[in-house]
Amino acid sequence: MADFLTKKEDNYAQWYNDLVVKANLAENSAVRGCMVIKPYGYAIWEKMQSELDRLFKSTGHENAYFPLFIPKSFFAKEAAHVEGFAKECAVVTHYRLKNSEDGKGIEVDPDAKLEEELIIRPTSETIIWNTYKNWIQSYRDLPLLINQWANVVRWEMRTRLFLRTAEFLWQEGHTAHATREEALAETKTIIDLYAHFAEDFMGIPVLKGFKSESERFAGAVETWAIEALMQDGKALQAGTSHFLGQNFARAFDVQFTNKSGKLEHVWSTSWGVSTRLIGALVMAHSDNDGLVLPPKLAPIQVVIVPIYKGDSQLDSISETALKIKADLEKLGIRVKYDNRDTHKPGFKFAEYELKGVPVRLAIGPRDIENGTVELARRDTREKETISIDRVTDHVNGLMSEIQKNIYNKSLDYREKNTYKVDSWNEFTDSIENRGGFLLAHWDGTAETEEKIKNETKATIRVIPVNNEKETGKCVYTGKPSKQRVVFARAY
RNA sequence: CGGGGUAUAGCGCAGUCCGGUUAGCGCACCUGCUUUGGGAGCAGGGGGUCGGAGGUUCGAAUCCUCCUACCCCGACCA
Repeated sequence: MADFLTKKEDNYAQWYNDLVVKANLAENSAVRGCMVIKPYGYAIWEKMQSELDRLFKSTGHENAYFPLFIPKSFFAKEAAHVEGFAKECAVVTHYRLKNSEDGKGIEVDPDAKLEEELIIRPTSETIIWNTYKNWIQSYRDLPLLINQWANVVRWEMRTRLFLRTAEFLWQEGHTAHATREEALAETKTIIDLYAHFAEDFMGIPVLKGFKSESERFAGAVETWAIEALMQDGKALQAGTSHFLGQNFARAFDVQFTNKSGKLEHVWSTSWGVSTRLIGALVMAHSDNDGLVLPPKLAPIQVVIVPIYKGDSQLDSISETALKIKADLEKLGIRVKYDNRDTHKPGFKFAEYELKGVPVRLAIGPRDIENGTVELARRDTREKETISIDRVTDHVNGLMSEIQKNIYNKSLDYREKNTYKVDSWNEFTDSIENRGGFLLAHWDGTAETEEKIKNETKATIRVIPVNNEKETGKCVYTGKPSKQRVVFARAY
């Protein structure tokens, strides 16, 4: 496990400075709680985006884009929704600046006050449902399956790089359906899609289940979530899919004529994942030498580093390296040949390890002579020398092997850090001393959940579905319980 | 918004208590030579309105007042 995640003195800022800056991931801007995502970090996000986008499209969704600004009045229409977001909204009140009277600097022009304030979207349900009202008339217009890639702003009291920034990038899906069943099925389709993405692309095993009422999305009837366990024993909500019932349809009066000619409110869902996933990727797999990226999301999957003295050596090494690069690229593998003469090989080795590049090939005069290359894996830190004619096949096989190994390592960690606890002593001891997921019985009441949260900072991450039903006694109150739920401290 | 802390070069810091030459150090950066199979060595060099605004003083990074930003702990949260 990476020291930077656990050492007290190595707080998040330290982690950010030592790893993220060097790894070229991000840099804080002066804007409160916002982040600049540097090119390498953004390249990881772009890989996530393109894979998710492909998955959305394969399940019948289309992309669209809605405005950043939401009139304040839209917000007031759904009571639970405004309750959930009112405290964290950025509000636009004016549209113009002017030079100050005293000639020093610039000020907001009081004459340019907006009649109605605009809210910078913290999520787009309201403006989208206001738009859907005009798009949906008949059952023939349904289902409406739309996704948007956008930025949103939530004025959080406390921010944390990648995991909770004031502005973040995400995708938000908003769908409309003719029936309750269809909307429920959509919610499930998406949470399954997210779980598949987390596990098969990010290499992070996730628990899938419902949120308890108090953890539910503002305005949702039911919230599905996937929860991942980070290397420091804390849980991270990695994605959510909400069944909204007819709440937004009623609030925005979105009705359609069904086959028998009757007016009905539509059923809806919304779902999203954000740049938080970059944080999840970093915190789930990194070690003391930096990032460890799963091949499927690594912007660079293979880096080739030449080791040489003088131009003539470089020329012959380059010839071999470029041949290998071309062969690998034919297989769809993303390869970088780093022939910069401004840095020494050792420097490059360390740099690409920090960046989490899954496979490194080093080629020197010795290799040219022997017809070999040195191959190093980022995930296991193993090095081996193999003959040049085997490189393409071997590396190709390694892509899936490393992908699998990273997932297995993560899964193994989660299993070792998931505990069944049956007494309050065990519960508090476990949460205090080792973290992880706690499977415990709960009496199903919000009061108990609240008390447990206040005493231990642990919350119910998910109420698992389709798991073995086992009756028992609430770990806190001793009242009867139908099944275990998952508790953890969370980010 | 409450409690605690910090602000000095791109990054990390010393100097502040006890005011006094030209504000230092490490990394990074630039130049030259030697190097190149695990973050190179030596020599030389550049870079600072000491977070901002007032004040005290012959003199302020240092003392006083106000402001701002950031970090940590809480409440909030993808």
